[in-house]
Amino acid sequence: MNHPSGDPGGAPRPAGRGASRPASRHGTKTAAPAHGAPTFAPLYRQIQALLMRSLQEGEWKPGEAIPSETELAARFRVSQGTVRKAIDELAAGHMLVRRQGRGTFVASHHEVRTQFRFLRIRPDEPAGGGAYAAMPMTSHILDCRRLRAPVEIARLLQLRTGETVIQIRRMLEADGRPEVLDEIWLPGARFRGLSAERLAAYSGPLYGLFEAEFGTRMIRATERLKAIAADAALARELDVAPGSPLLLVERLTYTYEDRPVELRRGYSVTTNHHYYNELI
Amino acid sequence: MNHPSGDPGGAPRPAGRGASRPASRHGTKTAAPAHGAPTFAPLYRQIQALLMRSLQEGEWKPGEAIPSETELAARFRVSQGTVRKAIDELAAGHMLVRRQGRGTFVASHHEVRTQFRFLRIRPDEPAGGGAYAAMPMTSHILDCRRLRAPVEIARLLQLRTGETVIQIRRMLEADGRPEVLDEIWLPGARFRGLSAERLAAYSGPLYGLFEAEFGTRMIRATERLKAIAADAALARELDVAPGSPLLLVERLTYTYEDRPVELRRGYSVTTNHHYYNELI
DNA sequence: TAGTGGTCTAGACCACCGT
DNA sequence: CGGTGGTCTAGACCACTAA
Repeated sequence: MNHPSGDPGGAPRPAGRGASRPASRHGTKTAAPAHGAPTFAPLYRQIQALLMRSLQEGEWKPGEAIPSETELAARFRVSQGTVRKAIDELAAGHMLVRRQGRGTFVASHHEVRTQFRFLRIRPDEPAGGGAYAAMPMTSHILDCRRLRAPVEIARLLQLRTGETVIQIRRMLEADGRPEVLDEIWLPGARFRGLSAERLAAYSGPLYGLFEAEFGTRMIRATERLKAIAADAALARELDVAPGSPLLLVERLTYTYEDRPVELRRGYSVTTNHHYYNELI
Repeated sequence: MNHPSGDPGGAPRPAGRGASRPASRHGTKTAAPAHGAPTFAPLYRQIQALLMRSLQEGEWKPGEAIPSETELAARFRVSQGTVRKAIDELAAGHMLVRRQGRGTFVASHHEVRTQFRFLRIRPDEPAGGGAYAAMPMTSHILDCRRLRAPVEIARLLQLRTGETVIQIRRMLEADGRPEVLDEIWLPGARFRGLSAERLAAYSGPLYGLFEAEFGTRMIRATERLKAIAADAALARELDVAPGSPLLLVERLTYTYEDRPVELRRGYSVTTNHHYYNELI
């Protein structure tokens, strides 16, 4: 079937005109996969995939506006409602940001609204009796080294053992007290040229730097939390007694295509702050 | 304005007929609140609110089907698309569950799909090399007492100090090893008749019991995590050395109307498991 | 086969934003 | 004021489920 069923006796749409056009109306039956039932791919998901591809390829950069819904509808030769549904889901996944009256924009880690999307550490009592919010902390880079990936790191980042990785260590402080020791691992190839100087020169969220300077946008992350005892080194750096309980937050961060591109281990003294989570 | 703008010269809809009918088409300007800009309440949100009220009042019980979209559209005198959008958001918030070809159902903590919605504890390695999943643990009730609410408990549950609360303590074990000690606080008035015997007799998720026997459905929860050192009592019960690091998960669970109705403190030995979270 | 949710379209109007 | 996203409608057809 090649035309919309609801199409009121209209003239057939001209084909081609250089616009990429999804396979058919009303979705497409993809070939039945080896396991499981055949899947149905609705039109709006195909549009979604096309938009995702444009985002990945950098057709629109973080912070920029994408074309209006009307324009996109014309480009893909679908109704505005279909484009709308595609954008809706991308906006729900924080890939895009809608702003009424202005347009739809590529999400960016520079913007305040999404700045601390991945930060779950909160002070136990909100400062100044105000609303609970992300904790204001200052960051100090301890070191930034290039080395061969240990087995465990390579496995998690889906690299070959021995490939070069970058290790960053930094301390997050609040009120001059050390709160979190972060140990960050990055694939060397993707972050060529990253150095301690460059990190020190940059103020703002790390993910903003990655996005602006290395074209790598962090999309989602998974975290595993454990309580551990501080060993001698950690105890010294965090200024606690050896054996003190620490909250270990291990985060794997993913870019497009579900590629893991950052491993982060945060060691946290949770006497004055906590990890906050909402279950919905 | 009283009629849909797109209404093609149609006859005016009969008014009344016993159906509750939202204020107007195309949303309603609510009176400007004291602080902030005037709010706009679209029709579908009004429908949403009406559906929520029916859920709260128990017009449809957990597990039951609600009327079809067509029926609801007729009842509220709006288009199916508007009902659809209302349901969409409720389904996203796990209030309802859509099942294609069957209908839309009131979510229940008895169903497998939502059974472990609030359980974030996972084994470090999935059992049998399978996919990662919630950890299978067996529960033992240690005690269930009725007492006057301590200040802190009362504050969190929004009760008056000294009001009667129920305290449940239970141990979760995996492979016969103690893993999590749970201390659960409930408002006595809402859970009248809850006893250790009744808890022991019931197998299945606690929230299923609360929903079926006390008409209290848990909707959402917030959690605060800290790493703490095991005191003598905890160490004994969890079979670890005093001072061992434990993961403390403090959960506040809410029913309808954003009323907190459960406080839960879980003390966890995270040597073989962890707390899992997805950041999106 | 009937009924339910899911997709798609076309068109109108509204709220919001910048100029 | 024009343009953008946001809401609402009406109607057609598709996919899925159960009888």
